Amino acid sequence: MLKNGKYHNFNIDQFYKNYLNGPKIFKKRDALEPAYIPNELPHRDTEIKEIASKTACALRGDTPPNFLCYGMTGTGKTATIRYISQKLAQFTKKSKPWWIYINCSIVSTPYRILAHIYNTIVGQEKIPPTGLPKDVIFKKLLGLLDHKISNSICFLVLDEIDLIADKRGGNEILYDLTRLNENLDSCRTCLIGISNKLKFKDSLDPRVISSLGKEHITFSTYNAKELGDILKERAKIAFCDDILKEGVIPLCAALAAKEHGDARKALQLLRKAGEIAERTQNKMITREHVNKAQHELERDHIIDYIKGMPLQAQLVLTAIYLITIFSNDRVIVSGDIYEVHDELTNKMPGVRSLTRRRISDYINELSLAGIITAAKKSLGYYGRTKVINLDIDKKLLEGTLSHIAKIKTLLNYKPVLIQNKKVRIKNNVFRKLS
DNA sequence: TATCCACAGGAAATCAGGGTGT
DNA sequence: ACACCCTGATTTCCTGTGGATA
Repeated sequence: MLKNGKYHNFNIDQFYKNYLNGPKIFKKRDALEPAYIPNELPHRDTEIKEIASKTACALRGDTPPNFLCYGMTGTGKTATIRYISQKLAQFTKKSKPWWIYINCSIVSTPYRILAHIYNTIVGQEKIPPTGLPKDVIFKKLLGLLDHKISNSICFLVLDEIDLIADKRGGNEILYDLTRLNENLDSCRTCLIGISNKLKFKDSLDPRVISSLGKEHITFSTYNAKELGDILKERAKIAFCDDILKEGVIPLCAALAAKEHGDARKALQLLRKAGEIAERTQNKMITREHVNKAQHELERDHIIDYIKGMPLQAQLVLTAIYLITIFSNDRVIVSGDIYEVHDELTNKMPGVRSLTRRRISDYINELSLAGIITAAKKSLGYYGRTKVINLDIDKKLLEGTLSHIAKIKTLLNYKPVLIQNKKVRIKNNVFRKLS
């Protein structure tokens, strides 16, 4: 920007100076991150005890049973397992057990799970991300386990295990993993599955259930008081002294308790509130900051989600957006979305149009993400469809979409579907619906 | 009351892209 | 170059269905 004949850039020196001289909020910000493992896990005693008793035999060189951990998000499943693994290592005299964590939302296919385990043990990317037959890798893995982890135990922790269970070949890989020990000589393995869906067992092969699902631990949700205790502990580590105003922690706890007692959410709120206070140069964190944090977290989550969607999904959402703004709140049905999406793809070289079936899946995904609501509705003689409503702020959506280069140019496009004044059969239906 | 619309949504097949070892 | 591997996205094929209409 040009001002008084001079360029005025952002003054980074001044900014850093102000930051350093400003009030200090955080002592150790990491303590509020999900990855942080505290020395104590408040209110997880029963769960810790159960897992400890299942895994204790590893100290004597025996093989612990495979088991599952259930519980909503933010109930401390992963943290507890990591906590146990640390404690177990402390008490192991000789060869310490191996712990291999696999997050199935990232390592999401059978092949990659095997490759991930192998690569983690050797400590380098020996197995390429694709290309080899699975059984070849399986044999290599068996050899490696016996060779490298002889006379010790390898815990395989499958986080979000439900995500692979219903995939192609998902049950096979789980079955193979549960029976690793039968093919090993000197190494022992123990499989631990973590899931936040209780009914995920339904999609498991009975053979897998018999060896993995017989034993399970259910993590109860935290209530507001328990969340408060967790937050207090972490706040002591994370923040400087006396910067929390009265009522900040109870508010965070109460807000998170509403969301099925999600501790992760509670910690996020507290961290974000701290960041807002810091950003606005406040000396203390107030309840006001927490409320703002709540708002910002929601926004951030939606924005990130939309930006992270595949282009086709973004186009489906754009179609919904365009119909919404150009049509005076006309009822939106799935057929419309399909047609407008088709129009949009025709305007974009290199992007193919999709079938109704595929669009239907995208609509479901958007609905699941809470961006739209989709209600099944029968129109009698005029068929059955889904009535779709945008569930987030139009301005927010517009802002987010306009940051996506390929979509930006489409935001002023008025769909033919709407321009078309021709009376279609559907128009009767719309009268009926509205 | 049988019909028929406009889809829903499951299962399996297909395609393209990024790989492998020989 | 060739045959074959794994994956994710999508298509193809399909059966199912609530309720206004004829």
